[in-house]
Amino acid sequence: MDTTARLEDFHTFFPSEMCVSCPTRDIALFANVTPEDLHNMDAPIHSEVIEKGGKLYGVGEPTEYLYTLHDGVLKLEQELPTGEQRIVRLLKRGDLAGIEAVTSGNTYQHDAIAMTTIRVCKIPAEIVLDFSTKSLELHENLMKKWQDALATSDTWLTKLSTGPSRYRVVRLLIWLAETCNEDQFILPGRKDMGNILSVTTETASRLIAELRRDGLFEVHEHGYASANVDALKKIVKE
Amino acid sequence: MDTTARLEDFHTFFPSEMCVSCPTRDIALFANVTPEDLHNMDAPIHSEVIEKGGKLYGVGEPTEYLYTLHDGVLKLEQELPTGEQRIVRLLKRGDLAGIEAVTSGNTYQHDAIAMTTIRVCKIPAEIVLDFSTKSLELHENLMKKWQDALATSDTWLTKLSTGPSRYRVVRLLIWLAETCNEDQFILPGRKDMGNILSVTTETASRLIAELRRDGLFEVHEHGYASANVDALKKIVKE
DNA sequence: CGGATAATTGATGGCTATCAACCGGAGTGG
DNA sequence: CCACTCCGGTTGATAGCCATCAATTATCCG
Repeated sequence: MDTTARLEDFHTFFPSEMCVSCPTRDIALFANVTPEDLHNMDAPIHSEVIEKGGKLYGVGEPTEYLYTLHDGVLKLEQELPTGEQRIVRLLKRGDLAGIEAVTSGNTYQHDAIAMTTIRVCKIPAEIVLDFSTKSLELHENLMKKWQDALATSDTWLTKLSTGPSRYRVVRLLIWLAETCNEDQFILPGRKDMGNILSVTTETASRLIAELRRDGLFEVHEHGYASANVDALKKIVKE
Repeated sequence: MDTTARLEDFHTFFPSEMCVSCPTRDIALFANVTPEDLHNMDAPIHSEVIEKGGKLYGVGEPTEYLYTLHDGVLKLEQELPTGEQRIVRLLKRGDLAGIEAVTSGNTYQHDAIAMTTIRVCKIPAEIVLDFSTKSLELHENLMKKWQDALATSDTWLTKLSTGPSRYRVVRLLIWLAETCNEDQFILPGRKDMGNILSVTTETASRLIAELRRDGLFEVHEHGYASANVDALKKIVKE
């Protein structure tokens, strides 16, 4: 597969046209923003599709856009000087990628890479900068997005980076199942799991295989899986 | 020592009176906020001192206040169902504690405990909520504080929770030295180090002792230490 | 000085990284 | 169509790191 970003223009529009009927809007950045305010945001917004493995943006690039994720899973990762990769967040429908673009004069802090085919809205940072003081709703939504991101980071520090690897894998499965809002969720590859949990791919593989043998979760086609969350919670005493 | 919070009222004032001459203002939440805007915030602000070991706020309490840290070190920690404690952030002069108070209807996500005697300004959340849309400067500062917190979380995930414990300890020392802006920094106790790095107190102690024997850093009185940052960076290849 | 708490050090076992081999599916080219 | 390669997942063997348990020393404070 072509590993460079394959950006495919999907549609270009103005907020007043499409955002009002966007199926993701109720959970996304422009939730509750009044049609009048949307109408006043007269900058073009692109909807884009990126194939699995493609890069949305990279560390150090200037932050010109925010991205609302409509579909798929996006990973944010950083590389250490020692060469290891670490995934610091997984974004799903409604989440905001590149939120650091709303503070002036910045660069992206992560490599944003599609773990599945994703669909995003590419929002010029200046729109959000301008209107976050003009639209009370946008301002509140932005705060919520910051808080969500931070709360998730805290969860990752406490639940996914602490304790024996068995617990970490179990907690990851619980987290994936619960943040997905459906009975099936996307199961990351073993390498990605390792980079989320700070364990090796072999360890992740062994533990996943073991949990599967114990009937605590199932793997389906196309990378989907479903878990017995209650049983998993007993393991980690939640 | 009394482990419950020892809150000692220091001074009560209104933003217009004291904030303009606050020595922490240039790096704190009200940096660049115009005197007029400060004047309009007519809610009382308390300055408080909390002794080492005291609690500023706890998990689950309603978020009525934000705190600007003027002096000392404050840890934010969370407890796992398994009983382990995890420190998810260390706050120093200019940092904002309880930032989650700016989104409505919330509770604190951490226990905030003083690692040294600290001095804070207790700011009613409603002031910030009101004025974050009215004062452009406050709005920008708030975004910056969110971003700082998130960037720190990312650093902790990548540098302090990944790799062998020796690297983690070294990276923690580098981080402490570099975020302190002075030649000496507060060295956390071994137990706290363990809860930052997800290692045991014994492991933290062994590695610290070893680095000290190797002359890579020195411990002074009152919990201060200084490090040979360049030498430490070579160890972790930075 | 005595008591409590923190730091240090030692001995040991278990967990997990590492190295290695093997399997299976997807894609490719003969 | 089949052989081949590549890549991700799985499994095994081993070594080494680190948690655990335990004991000793240091430090702080009344």
